[in-house]
Order: sequence, then C-alpha cells, then structure tokens
Amino acid sequence: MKLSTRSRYGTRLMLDMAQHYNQGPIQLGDIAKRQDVSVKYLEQIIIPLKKARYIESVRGPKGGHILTRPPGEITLGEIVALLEEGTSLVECSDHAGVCQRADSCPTRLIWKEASEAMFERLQAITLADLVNKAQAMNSKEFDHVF
Amino acid sequence: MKLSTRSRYGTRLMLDMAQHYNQGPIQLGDIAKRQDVSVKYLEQIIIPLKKARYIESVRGPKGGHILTRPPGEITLGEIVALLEEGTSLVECSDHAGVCQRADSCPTRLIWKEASEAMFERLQAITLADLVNKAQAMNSKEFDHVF
DNA sequence: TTATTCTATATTTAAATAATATATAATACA
DNA sequence: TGTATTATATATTATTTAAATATAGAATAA
Repeated sequence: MKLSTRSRYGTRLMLDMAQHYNQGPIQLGDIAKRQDVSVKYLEQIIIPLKKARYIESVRGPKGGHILTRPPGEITLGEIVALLEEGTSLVECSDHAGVCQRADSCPTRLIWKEASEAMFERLQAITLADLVNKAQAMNSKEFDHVF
Repeated sequence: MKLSTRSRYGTRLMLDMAQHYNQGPIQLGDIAKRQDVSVKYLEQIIIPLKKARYIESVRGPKGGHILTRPPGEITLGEIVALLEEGTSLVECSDHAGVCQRADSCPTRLIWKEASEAMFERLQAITLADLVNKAQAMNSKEFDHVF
C-alpha cells in the first residue's frame, strides 16, 4: 500500500515546476539537481504527465518543460491518480471481472470507500497550496537558524 | 498503491471467522475452501493476526482458530494497519531519517494526510458491519434469482 | 498410536519497481 | 551550416518485493 517512487518523484517534479511557474521552460537537468533524482528517471516519469497535457515541452538549447495550467488549478488527486494509473486500491474495484466473488464480496466495497476517502483529501490540495506550504516551511527553518 | 493480497486475504480470513463467530475453532482448511485461497498461504497470513492477539488457536483434530473479541469490536483499520505493517503511504512519514529533505518537504505531510483520511474511514467499519453487509448482498442476490 | 491440525522455517517463483543505457530528433546560436 | 544542447523513444538491466509452495516438526483428540 506504499506509494510508488514514480508518484512521489512525479509529484515533486510537478511541485518543482509549480515553484518555477512563469519562468519559461524548465529543464529536467535542473529539476534533477534540485530534487536529487536522475534525469533519466525523470524523463520516464514525465511521459504520462505530458500525455495528460499537464506539461508541454520545447526541445533544443534553452528548451525545457512548461506547465499548461496555473498551479492553483492542478490538484494532487489528479496527479496521483494519473501516476498510479487510477484511484483503486484493488483490481476488482474497477474490473469486477477479475474476481468471481466480486458480486457478493463486501470487502470490495470497503476498499473502494477507503480509496475514495484518500482521493477526496488529495483532490482538495492544489500545487499552489504545496508551493505555499514549502515557502512556509523554509521561512520557518530560516527563523529557527537565526 | 495497491493493497497487498496479504491484506486482502487477511481481511477475508477475518471476515470468514467473524461469519462463524461462536461456532468453536474454525479450521484454515475450511476457510481456504470457502475463500479459495491455499491453506499454506493462509498459514502465513494468520501469523501476524495471532501475534496481535486477534486470534487464538488450538492444535490437533477438531482444532482451529478463534477470534478473541467479538466482530463488532474489531475494525478494518486495525486489521489493515496490522497486515500492511503501518498506516503510512511513504517511508518518511514514520521515519524522517530515511530522507534528508524530510524537514522541508511539503509532500511528506500530504502523504500523511491522505493515509489518515483513508484509515479514518477504515476505523469506522467493524467486522460485524462487514458480516451484515455480506448477508445483505447475499439475500439481494437471492431475490434477484427468484 | 495414528490421523489431524497448527507451527516454524526455508525455498522458489513470479512480477513489479526502479533505474540505466543507447540511439534519435529538434532547435538555438555561433 | 554546423555544433552543442535538450527532449524523445525504446530497450535493457538490476533490484526488490510479493506471492506461493515445500518440508519438517509439535500438539492433541479419538
């Protein structure tokens, strides 16, 4: 029931881009440095985000990636659902066919409820919220040091 | 972010035992047949449930397993937390040490919130609720056929 | 004493994750 | 026009975890 690194890194990728929104194309090399993840891995993770049109890209020198929507209009629920390829905790939530018991199985309903509870919470948080949170955490750290 | 079969089967094991509560020791062989899971696998899955004292067992012929508490006093949240070895979606929720960024990482807080939302929901459901739900689903099916 | 059931540990298999490597395509800029 | 730079596409490898089975042993009812 752990989140994949794909989701974790992908979310940080999106957060990083939100933190540099409206600063032109952001390069994976820079994100990789800031987030301490290999460029190669980010190249893979960004694919679904591009396919889903969260990101558009420019090749060549000075190229990079750009968010197609403002951070306030992208929720973590969307991002995680995309990177985890759905919101279900079990196969049978989406595809009853995989299990003969599906029709009479009460646990199936529970797993669905549980994941709904989780994603409702994630839907309520935007990238802009995260950017603000990150700022708050950093200034707090700053205060603490001096 | 999928639930392990360990959790799924373990939950069904507990549900099965709840459905036969107060009927003496229940044998894994019978549960295995009803739930269509190998005895060998159930033997493994039941270990943490015994360790956590949800179940007590009797060896030998006519032996089996017994719930130590009534189904109405056991929540799905407890069971899943036990079988998944915790409630966190990411390592760093519990052990900040695994990541240097932990102190300044806003996503870390989000993953914690998300899993809390999920487990709050699961805490609200008892095995007794599931037993009732199963009965309702079966009688509904029955109605449908005739 | 024997069949039955649980217990303990080890092993195997399979699948999914995580990460890297190689080759190609587009483009800014000199 | 050429070159360095960055994205794209595909393939491959490595690692880990999950899932399942196998073997041997201990307790106990009959």
